Amino acid sequence: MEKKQIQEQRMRGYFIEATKNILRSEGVQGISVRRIADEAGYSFATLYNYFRDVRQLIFICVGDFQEECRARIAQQAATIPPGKEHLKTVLKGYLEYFTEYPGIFQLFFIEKLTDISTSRDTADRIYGFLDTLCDADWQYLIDQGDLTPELVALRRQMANNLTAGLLLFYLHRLSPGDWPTFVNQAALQIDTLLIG
Amino acid sequence: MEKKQIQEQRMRGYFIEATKNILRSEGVQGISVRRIADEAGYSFATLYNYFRDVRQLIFICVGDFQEECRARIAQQAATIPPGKEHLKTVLKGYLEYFTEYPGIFQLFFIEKLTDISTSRDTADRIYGFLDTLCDADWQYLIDQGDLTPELVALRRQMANNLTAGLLLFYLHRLSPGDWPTFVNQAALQIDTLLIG
DNA sequence: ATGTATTCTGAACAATGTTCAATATATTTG
DNA sequence: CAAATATATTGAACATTGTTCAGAATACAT
Repeated sequence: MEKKQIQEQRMRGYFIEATKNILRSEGVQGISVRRIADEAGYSFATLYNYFRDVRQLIFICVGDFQEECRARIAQQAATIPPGKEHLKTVLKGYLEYFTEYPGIFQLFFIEKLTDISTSRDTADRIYGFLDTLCDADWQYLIDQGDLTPELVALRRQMANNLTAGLLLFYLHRLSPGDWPTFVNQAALQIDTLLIG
Repeated sequence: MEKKQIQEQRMRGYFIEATKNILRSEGVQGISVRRIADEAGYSFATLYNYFRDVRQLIFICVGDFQEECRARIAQQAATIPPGKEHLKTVLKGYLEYFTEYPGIFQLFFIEKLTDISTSRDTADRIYGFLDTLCDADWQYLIDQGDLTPELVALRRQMANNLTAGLLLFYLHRLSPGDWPTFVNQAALQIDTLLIG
């Protein structure tokens, strides 16, 4: 009976797509069960036949957005060999993605995680996401003998923290005030981290 | 008729104190108008005689917590002369304060700012807070000729971003998992930033 | 003490997420 | 093809949220 599975998956897809559209355009504050169902063309009660609750639905969107982000960055950095330049491209792509979709950044880092999932796994997956994107490059720097493992571990943490902070300040405080300045400052800070 | 003013201020104080207690112990998710009023010993409707809405109440708490944090750090760093060591103490005190009260960190950085205030001022005050605490030290480093103004501007931004990121990861992802490790890593990262 | 001003409060409203019994639709069976 | 059964969809209903407002309780003034 795989027909059932296909139909069910399609239904889930409608709700997921609706949710992602709202998140992309309006962020988390645009989300409500009735709104999602409206957008999907069903009653709000129908949603509960396909998802435990709205948190599960949002949780799925987090995964989808991560995949989207990962794919985009992979394409941007495809031609660059591993190492510092590749790493810079990844970080820049990461910053680009979330500044294009501030609502998704908010969903990832700002929203109370308990609203998405209480599991520790979820937090790890969200907060460890950037690190997984950079993993190969850091490893490469160790293998090349450019940097000691201890130094890489430190820089790695700093890169994660710095990036999160950059987005937090830019998207929430609008500091710096415009995109070119932001990119400029971000590049400077990342350079400082990688070279210094 | 200043008696009225005093009484009114006292009433406001009851609600503010109740709100602060909840924020300290349970964070933003513990907040509700009825809960605050209960804690203050009044009906929820009474709250609206003294505050425009709950956002104004929370906004006041933000200011109070900042003052509390500032005072504590000032005391910790009182005996240290301006410069890098003083700066480190301030940053450490800042990290300490928010790890002691994770709910306040959440209130400051995680909660949707629109839930507190829509004004740009508020965002500036929250996100610029750490920077004001460090202002004198950065200025000192320039005046001493230790670092160029441009270099200080860069490090300054990095310090803000790094600190926010550190707290974000520690409090949300529990990474690193324990307090001593966190302090250790934080110190290392700050040293790297200031020396390197 | 009586009348007026002020302060306090529960009822009520709209919006939220969620549940559930009933309705509508699909599927199977005779 | 019709009847019976299983499944899918739905709105009504509930609890909880922030907020408003008319009236009740209290304080103050005459």
